[in-house]
Amino acid sequence: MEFTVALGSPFSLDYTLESGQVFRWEHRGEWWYGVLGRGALKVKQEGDSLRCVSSEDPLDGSFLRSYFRLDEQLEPIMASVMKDQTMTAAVQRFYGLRLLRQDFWECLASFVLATNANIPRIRKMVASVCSAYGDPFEFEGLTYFTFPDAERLAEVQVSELRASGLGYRAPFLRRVAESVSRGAVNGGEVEMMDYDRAHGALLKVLSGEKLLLGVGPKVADCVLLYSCGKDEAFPIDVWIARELARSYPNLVDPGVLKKLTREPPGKLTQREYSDLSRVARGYFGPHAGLAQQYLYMMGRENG
DNA sequence: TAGCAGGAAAATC
DNA sequence: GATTTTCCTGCT
Repeated sequence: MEFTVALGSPFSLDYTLESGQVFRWEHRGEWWYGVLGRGALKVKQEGDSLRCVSSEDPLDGSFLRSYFRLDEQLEPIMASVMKDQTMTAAVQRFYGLRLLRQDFWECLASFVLATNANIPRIRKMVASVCSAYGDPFEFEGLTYFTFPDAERLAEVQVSELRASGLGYRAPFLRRVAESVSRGAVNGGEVEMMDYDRAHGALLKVLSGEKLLLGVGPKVADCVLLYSCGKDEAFPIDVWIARELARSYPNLVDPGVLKKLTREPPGKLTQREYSDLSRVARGYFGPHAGLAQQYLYMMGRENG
């Protein structure tokens, strides 16, 4: 089915899909190809509208407006995080970059795989899991795979997952799948909580209950920001840590600053992470997560 | 709490 | 072709 989506507010499809928040979109020729739910679609930005072609499924304009959060006005949000020259420049450089509203389970599973890996690697692992355990379907003559649901992955042998290139992440992914399929973790419930409770609950449910799994504060923040509507969540990865140390030394505790700027850079303890993340939330405000996304892009571009 | 292993692939030299 | 780095977490 073909349709167009009008853009009433700034939006850059390229920046949004290249900003490391999602791992399944592919840029081929003029189009971006993606799998959402049980269908596939291709999207192309033409000025202030999106041209879309999707498989039959309920992949329509209303679905995409929700996924790309197009009903939210970006200007006032961008203005709210432009507290200084650095962020003003970043917002102007990557104008139109938006946060997505992703599926909770897919987002959680993807970021569990993201530890100690670069983006091409993460994309490869996610694609590998989908082709091994997702359901295949055709779109424009090519085969695509759905993201396998938690119930499916919960019954897979860890050794089998390991064999598909996940390495030490395999047992983590399986435990997360078990927790989600058993209902111990529920995206809808997490969404209802305020940020602090949601973050705590995610960490507690996922690690405290001996369910182990590779979900620490950083992965939890990614999931809250990208799939639970917690716009103040401020994930701090190595890039963000570097950018904070470089452009926002006054926000960073002197000891932590020293640790981040030495060679090789030290890693944040859990306490240092939560302190720094809280300071960043306080500084950038209720949309700190968007500021984080622009900072990330700046960091990647500056090398 | 500081240090380190973990698995494999991409970047870099 | 070898070495370092990689959107990190959990264990000691």
